[in-house]
Amino acid sequence: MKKRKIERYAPSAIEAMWRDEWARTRAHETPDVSDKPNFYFLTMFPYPSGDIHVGHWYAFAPADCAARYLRMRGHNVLFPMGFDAFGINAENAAIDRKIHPAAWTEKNMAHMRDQFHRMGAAIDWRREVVTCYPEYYRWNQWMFLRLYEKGLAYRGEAPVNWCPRDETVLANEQVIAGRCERCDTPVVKRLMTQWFFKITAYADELLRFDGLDWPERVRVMQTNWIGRSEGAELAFPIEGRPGEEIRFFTTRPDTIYGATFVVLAPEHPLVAKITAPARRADVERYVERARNMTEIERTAAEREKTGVDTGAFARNVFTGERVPVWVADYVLATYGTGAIMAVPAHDERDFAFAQKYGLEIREVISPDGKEHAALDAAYVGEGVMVRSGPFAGTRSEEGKGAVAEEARRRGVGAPAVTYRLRDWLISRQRYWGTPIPIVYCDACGQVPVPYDQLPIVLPRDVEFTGRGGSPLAHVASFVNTTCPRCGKPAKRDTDTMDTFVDSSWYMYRYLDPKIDTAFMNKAVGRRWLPVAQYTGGIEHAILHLLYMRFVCKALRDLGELWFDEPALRLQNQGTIIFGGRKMSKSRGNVQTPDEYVAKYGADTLRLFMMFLGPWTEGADWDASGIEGVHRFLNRVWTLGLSEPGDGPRDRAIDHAVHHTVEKVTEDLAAYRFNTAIAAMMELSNALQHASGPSRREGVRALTLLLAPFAPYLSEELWHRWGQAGSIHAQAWPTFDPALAAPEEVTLVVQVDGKVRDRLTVPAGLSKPAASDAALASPRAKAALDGRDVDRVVVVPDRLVNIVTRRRS
RNA sequence: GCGGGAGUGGCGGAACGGUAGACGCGUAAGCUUCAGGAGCUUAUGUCCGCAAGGACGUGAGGGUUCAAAUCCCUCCUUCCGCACCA
Repeated sequence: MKKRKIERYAPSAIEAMWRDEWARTRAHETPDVSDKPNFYFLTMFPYPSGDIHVGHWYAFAPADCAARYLRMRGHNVLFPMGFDAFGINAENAAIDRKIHPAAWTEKNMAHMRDQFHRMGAAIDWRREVVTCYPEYYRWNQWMFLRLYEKGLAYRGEAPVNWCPRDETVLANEQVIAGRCERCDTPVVKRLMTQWFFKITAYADELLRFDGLDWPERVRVMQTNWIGRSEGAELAFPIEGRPGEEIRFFTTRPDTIYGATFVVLAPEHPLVAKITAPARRADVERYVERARNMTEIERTAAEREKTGVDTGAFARNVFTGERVPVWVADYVLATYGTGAIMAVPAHDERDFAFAQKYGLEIREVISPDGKEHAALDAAYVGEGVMVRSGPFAGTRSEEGKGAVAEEARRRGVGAPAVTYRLRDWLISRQRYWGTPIPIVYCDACGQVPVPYDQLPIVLPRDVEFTGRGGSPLAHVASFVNTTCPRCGKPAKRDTDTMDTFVDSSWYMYRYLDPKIDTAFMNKAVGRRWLPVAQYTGGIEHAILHLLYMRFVCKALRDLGELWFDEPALRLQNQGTIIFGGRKMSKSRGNVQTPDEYVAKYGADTLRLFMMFLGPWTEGADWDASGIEGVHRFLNRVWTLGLSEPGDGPRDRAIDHAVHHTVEKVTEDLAAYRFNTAIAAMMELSNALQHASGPSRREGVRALTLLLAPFAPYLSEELWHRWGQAGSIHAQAWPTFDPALAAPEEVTLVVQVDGKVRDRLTVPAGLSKPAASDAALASPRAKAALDGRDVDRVVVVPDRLVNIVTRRRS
């Protein structure tokens, strides 16, 4: 092969040049109508924290590669990007550094857009969505009002999660192990009046994932989060208080004859009403103490149970007995009705509580059908009902329904279903979010702001002190308004919406972010929706992905959408760990990609992010291997610019090329970027030792395969070869199955499962021929010495295993 | 505690029940270069052996099978989710 001085691979110059060229030719703009089928490829948009860090690259570079691949496969791919731009970090920056959240956010977005450009991401920026702009959040307000009209947005008092550090309430989903999702501060419960979205109305539908290609893991997590339980809701009357009753939910109505006491959560409204005067001081002290505990303290699993007797009694309507009513914080105010019937014989928690306080433990479910005097531990399994009046002798499985029906007949209960899922608390006592479009009027009460007065714009001049309450409450010009109904002075709601509201519908806004007559351009939406592929971090398995599904279904029922699920296919990438923790600005362990981009080029870093391992697994960040992929790109560069030389067609090389096309195609379709890159590396190694037409075609195919991974390098080579147009507009290479199959294979010869020889034989050798070849192997013969052949197992094109027995 | 992943060379990781360790990092030797860097070639699981070759080897132990990293059982470690949900 002729040696010729080849220009060095200089990524920075190449990448800058093509970046400009692609901008000039609007290469990344996607039309809504084309002769190709539309494909909406969505990836979760970032919070504008200031930098596209290595963790972001891990999410976006492979997603961009997948979107580019689908383009080459003949799809008209929409790959938009935007910013989830409201949120508490901007506000904290304002408090700490006296920068207005809007200015801080704008500065960060400008930098991050530039970083996206340098990455080479094929984003259609005409469609950018920024959630903190009034043009966007007015549609949050519109959606709120539509949900309000339907009864799906309501204001109510409930024990809510309060983060003392962020000084705001949090949704259940934002409390991780009793701590604030954002700042890790232990959360406390507070009774507050707040706005909720009625996600529980969709609990059953959210449990169905029909037609969705979503990871099992996410479906399981959402299913568990929703937590559907079947049982009965029953009520015991309160002694001496006609008309008052304690309602509770149970999954074990069959154990009702063992309900020897009742327990209320400390927050239960009946506690104050029914407590006997003599017990009042103790009960109040207990309730007060529970109120001041963090959720972590209250729910510590190993903690000894505590409680106090209210001195009041309820009547077990099945046994007819009076049973004491206790207050204990092991009963959760937020689940079921906030009260339980305690069946100590058949519930571990009730058992521990009854033992500690000397309450009666009465067996009513017997595993063997016999009555036992005392129990060492709660028996929670199924069995036969005993000491259960007319139900004695009934199997517990049947007893559940029978007792519930009997309760219905007597008017003291009914079969019921309860969910762990709570309604979505959307009020936040923060500034940097969407104002809630409600006005409070002394005369008219709670009044929705009319649609034609939207958006309610966030006032710019606000004092950021970081101290108590909603910042908007201190802005007189914002708070004071007139009632839309009666025109008298009134006050605005001063809370803002949870930012997960913003991200629950942004995929619709991308289609036409400028439209000002609707939240979405439906004509465009009909061409793209629902999303064909969604990618993003597994950390959003519950939060964002559940809200997004709920909002889709709610908008559907409002007549605004025509499909049941927002995204048909979901692919989660794993997490990039650095210093033992997820990489994020707020954790202060961010690694910047910029130095690697400067030193090796964006193509190298893109490839490296994808080469770290399986995308779904995440990785510990360690850049020490980046040289390897850089060397590979250097080799491709050299291959691309060197003369292939003369020579005959090389069947082995042709096979390698077609096999690699097949392998990379399969891997990309399944998001196996790491093995696709390994296959391309193998091909480049093989091509270096080839010449002639096989090499020429191989280099061309390799460069096309590489195009979605390394868009700059491949475009430059394409251009230098004098090819017309962009490589990214070319069709994905195809393979000939006949050539992709090998001509010769290595046949492993085993004797009793141990490898004794390797034979190179033509592919497709028949079983008898393979068997004969193996038996003729001198090494196999040597291993067979002194033994008889029992049988021969042949796996065509793979191996021959000669099974022996001792010569008799 | 419950549910779900995952344990493979010095490292990241490959392996339809059929050649364990592809590809890459690192390391070593050699070539090339004025030099720095880079590039190229070869070797590189462990042990025994001068070699040919052999034995062992996928967290531990058992099982199924002609054949197990892969399937089954028990256990250990680790990651993730849920965590007093009645």
